[in-house]
Amino acid sequence: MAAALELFVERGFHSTPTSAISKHAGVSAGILFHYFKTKDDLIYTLFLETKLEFLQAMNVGMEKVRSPEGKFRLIWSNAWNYGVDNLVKFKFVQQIHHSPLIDRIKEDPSIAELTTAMTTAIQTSIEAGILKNVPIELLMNNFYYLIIGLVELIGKQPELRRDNTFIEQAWECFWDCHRA
Amino acid sequence: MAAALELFVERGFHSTPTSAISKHAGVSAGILFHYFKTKDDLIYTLFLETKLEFLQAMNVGMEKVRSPEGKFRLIWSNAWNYGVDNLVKFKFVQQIHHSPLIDRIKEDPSIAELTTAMTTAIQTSIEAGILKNVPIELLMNNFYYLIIGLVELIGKQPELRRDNTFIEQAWECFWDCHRA
DNA sequence: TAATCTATTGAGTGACTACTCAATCACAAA
DNA sequence: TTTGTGATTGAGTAGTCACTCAATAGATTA
Repeated sequence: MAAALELFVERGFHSTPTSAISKHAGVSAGILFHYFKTKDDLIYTLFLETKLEFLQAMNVGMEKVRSPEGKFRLIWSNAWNYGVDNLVKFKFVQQIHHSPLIDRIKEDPSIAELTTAMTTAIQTSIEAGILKNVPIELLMNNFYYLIIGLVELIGKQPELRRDNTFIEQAWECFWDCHRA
Repeated sequence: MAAALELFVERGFHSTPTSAISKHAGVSAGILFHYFKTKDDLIYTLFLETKLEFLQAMNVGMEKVRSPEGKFRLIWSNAWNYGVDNLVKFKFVQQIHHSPLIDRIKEDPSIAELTTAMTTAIQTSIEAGILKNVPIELLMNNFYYLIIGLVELIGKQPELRRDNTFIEQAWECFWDCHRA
């Protein structure tokens, strides 16, 4: 799966033959179909696993933070840090996400569980007057896309990561977009 | 090219055989290669054309607006309106954008010309104290990704488009993210 | 040891695909 | 009418790919 991930990001999953995957992994061509019914099945599994890992990473350390703004900031930094640390996985998820494959993936229960947890957290922050009182889909959307954008920007210019003023400015933009 | 666009968005460009394109366009299989050297060439041309159209659409009516906030709001609404009106084209650009094909496309001169025009416009707004004094890449990035996100949200829930309060709220988030 | 199961191999196959090319067609200039 | 030029056709080709399967290796249990 690690071999597949690398090749998918480098060449795209449609231009990556299963033969290339097995060769890159140092195994035979046939064994791939012992573990995955089809190539699509491999892609699907890889996507789900990666996306779950990503969503879980966003919640690390949440119990240590009290203030809503603090929680919000932690999710924000967890998210982009994980993305930057795992650029290959991140790019893979994005690639799948913008391909016509996803439709059937969206409703997966394990994904749904994690996203609804976040939805309710945001909902309560709105009601507490901490976040803008706007439709939750809008807030979640801004939330999501600003982080995606930040990861892609830092991915292209890695030196920004060590630039504390830059990070603070990015946070300020993000927070201003959401706060009440 | 219209036929190709539709199929690419529906099935992805790697899963769309050239034979399907010509059939859908009601022409023979061979003629496609009379106008385009390869299938990649067709994709590339389609992408460039669409992206240029998109960038141009963002600047429509700019001469009629005076205030910087007004200009900003116009670009914003031009952008998402064009995206929503041309969802197929928009999805296609996004699909290409997140595939490993783009690298060679980025530096195309006609694209570069339009983006630098926008970069300087934003730069002057920063210096005039209208926009946040943060690195321009960050501002442009937020700009770009918030619009992408809005188009995808309205694309999924078209009824939002007629919802004036929703549009105002979206603008408020967008503006708060950028304003000084 | 024998028997049973799973893991692994890699040559082989049928289906599909990007692209070619010789032939025809449409049309306009001489 | 003749000649020339580009548009169009579609059957054909060489190559690629996902997937199969019979055979082997290895591990586990009785």
